Amino acid sequence: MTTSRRTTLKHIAHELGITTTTVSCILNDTGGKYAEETRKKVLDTAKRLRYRPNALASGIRGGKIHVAGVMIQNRGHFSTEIINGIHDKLLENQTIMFLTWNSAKHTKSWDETAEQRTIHHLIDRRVDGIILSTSNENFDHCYFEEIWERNVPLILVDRQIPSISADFIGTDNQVLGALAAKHLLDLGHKRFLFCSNSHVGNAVQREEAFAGVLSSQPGTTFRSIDFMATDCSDQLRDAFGSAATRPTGVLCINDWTAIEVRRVAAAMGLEAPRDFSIIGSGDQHFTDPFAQNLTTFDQKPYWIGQCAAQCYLSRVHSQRKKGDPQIITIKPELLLRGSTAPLSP
Amino acid sequence: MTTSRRTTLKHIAHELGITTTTVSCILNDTGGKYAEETRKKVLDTAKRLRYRPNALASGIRGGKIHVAGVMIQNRGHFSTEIINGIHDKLLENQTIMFLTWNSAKHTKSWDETAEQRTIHHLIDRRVDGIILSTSNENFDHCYFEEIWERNVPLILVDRQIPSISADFIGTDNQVLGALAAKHLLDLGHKRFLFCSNSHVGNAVQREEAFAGVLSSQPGTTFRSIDFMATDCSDQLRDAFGSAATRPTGVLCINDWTAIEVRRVAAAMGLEAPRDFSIIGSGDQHFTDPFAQNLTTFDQKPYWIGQCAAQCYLSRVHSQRKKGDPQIITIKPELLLRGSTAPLSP
DNA sequence: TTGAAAGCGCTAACAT
DNA sequence: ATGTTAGCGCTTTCAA
Repeated sequence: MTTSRRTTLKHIAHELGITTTTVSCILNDTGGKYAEETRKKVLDTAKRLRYRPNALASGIRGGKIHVAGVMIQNRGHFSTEIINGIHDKLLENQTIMFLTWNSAKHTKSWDETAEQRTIHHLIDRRVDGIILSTSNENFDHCYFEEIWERNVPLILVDRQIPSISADFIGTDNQVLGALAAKHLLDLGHKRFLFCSNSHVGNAVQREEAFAGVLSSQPGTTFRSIDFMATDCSDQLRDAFGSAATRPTGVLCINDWTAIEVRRVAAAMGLEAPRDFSIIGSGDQHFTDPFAQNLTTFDQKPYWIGQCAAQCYLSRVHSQRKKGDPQIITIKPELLLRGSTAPLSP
Repeated sequence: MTTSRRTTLKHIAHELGITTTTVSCILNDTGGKYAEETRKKVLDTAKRLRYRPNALASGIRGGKIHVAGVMIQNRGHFSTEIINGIHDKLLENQTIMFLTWNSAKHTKSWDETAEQRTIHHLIDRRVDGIILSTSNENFDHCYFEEIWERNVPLILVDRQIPSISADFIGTDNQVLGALAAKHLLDLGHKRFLFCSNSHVGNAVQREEAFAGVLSSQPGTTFRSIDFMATDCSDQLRDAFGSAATRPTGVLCINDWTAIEVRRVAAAMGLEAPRDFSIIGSGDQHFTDPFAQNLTTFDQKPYWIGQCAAQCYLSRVHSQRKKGDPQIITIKPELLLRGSTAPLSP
């Protein structure tokens, strides 16, 4: 079919009347001493024939293929930046990545098995390791076992899976919760609300840290609402209903939730920062009007990505034994954009 | 070294006292008739041993590996959406992608050879084809030749390379220029400006279309500024300097340029839409204040990505002959966000 | 209905 | 300083 077969070691060897071994060793600088003349001939011919090694063939022999499998949630600017960080660090180390999302953004054809099939794509192509940001902390463990049994290094990003002992790089939720609490307290707020959209680890930790700092302050009240609840809008309207008890210091698990809260509040005639102060997280660069002046946390996603890739590389190359997982947390930075203000008297 | 060798066809065959051929044929449903009993035993054993095929080994035999190489410019939300489109369409077809940017976002270690080295990464891993958004329309052709000679299908996205006869999917610049002109004319503007940041094909085509529509209207003036010019700020200040001749209808090649224009104008006390109307392009979701109410074009990047992947797939699978490049243009949509207004009297 | 054998491109151990 | 050989995991004739 193909008229022009791609040039292989054999072609070069044949052309020069030598062995593929010789050619291989010279091109890879392995195996020591070869005549300068031979070396030159080989290099010249390789260049002339535009030889390019076949990484599949070397990979098949059990070596590393210098490819990482990356599977990540599709969450806008935040995950894009994580990917950028991973990409740049990997490429510095001659490694490229299979990138897959664990959900299709616009296509609805994403059934429950799709995530698992994607993992299989990665395994079948024999990636050296996998960097993963899970969509669901509690889903079926069976394909983690698949990864685990194969001794494929697994690095988790942003979302930890409690039952899996793998390396993890994510946001320092203690710091995040504490910074938010401190900022709102400094502005004079007394009644606080924490809004999450699911009961994931990040939410639990942030709520604990947030509430923890608040509880040390006399005269404060705290309440939390989970947007996964079916009656969350009711809860929110209830919380905002009475001016006397209305929370004025609100921390949200992410920018989506913050926007949603502002939308519900707006429908009640309440707006930030006039009537309440609100903080999101993730710096998602939304075009939604309610996101424009939203004070939020920069979770340093690019840096998270870099750390994840660094961790990946050290796992893949040094083959640290599993069982000593490395946990790295990155301190977030509060970005003051204008949705918080001193408590109006 | 590794205690647990991954299970291969040989393991299954050995366990059952049959040949790898049989196992292979049964698992792949090739080669016709096998006893139902054998078939069942093979499938059961494969599942029990968690067999997964080695795509490297099949790939080495010259077949497709169902992997696309994707190299794309790092341009925020716009390219992220293109990638999403590509990803979803590819995955529907059991294909995954190597994703690489042709520039590092934050790292400065990006010399001129890096882009070429990245192409080599893709070629060495024997991708079935390449989807490429170039950083530079005029750069060295040598690695296109490398791709070309290998009969690797090449699909260009967003930026065309005039000298290469490859498939191309991008924005319909005629429509974009015309829509912008029409919108601004409807608002009563008479003096127009087009700002680009380099002399790429997209800029040339949009300027032509924009100016073309304007020229059919009596009493209009047109001027263009290239932000690649060293004295571009001077030119801009010059253009905005006199109230009598100041352009009030401005089209920019992208949102970056639009923001830059607004910044310079702001320094002169001019703001949109009060003193002039301005349109960007790309809907980049910037957090910059000057981007907040910026009227811009949605270039449908997700759809561009889907089309690119579709085109890729048809190339890779049907092996259409090269030499009949397919050019697909996607119509952009004007997003009215508030940086344009009727000409004030 | 199943098996034997060759080969994809490359590498590594072991000669010479 | 260079060559021989075997084998990675799989597929593909061709034979039994």
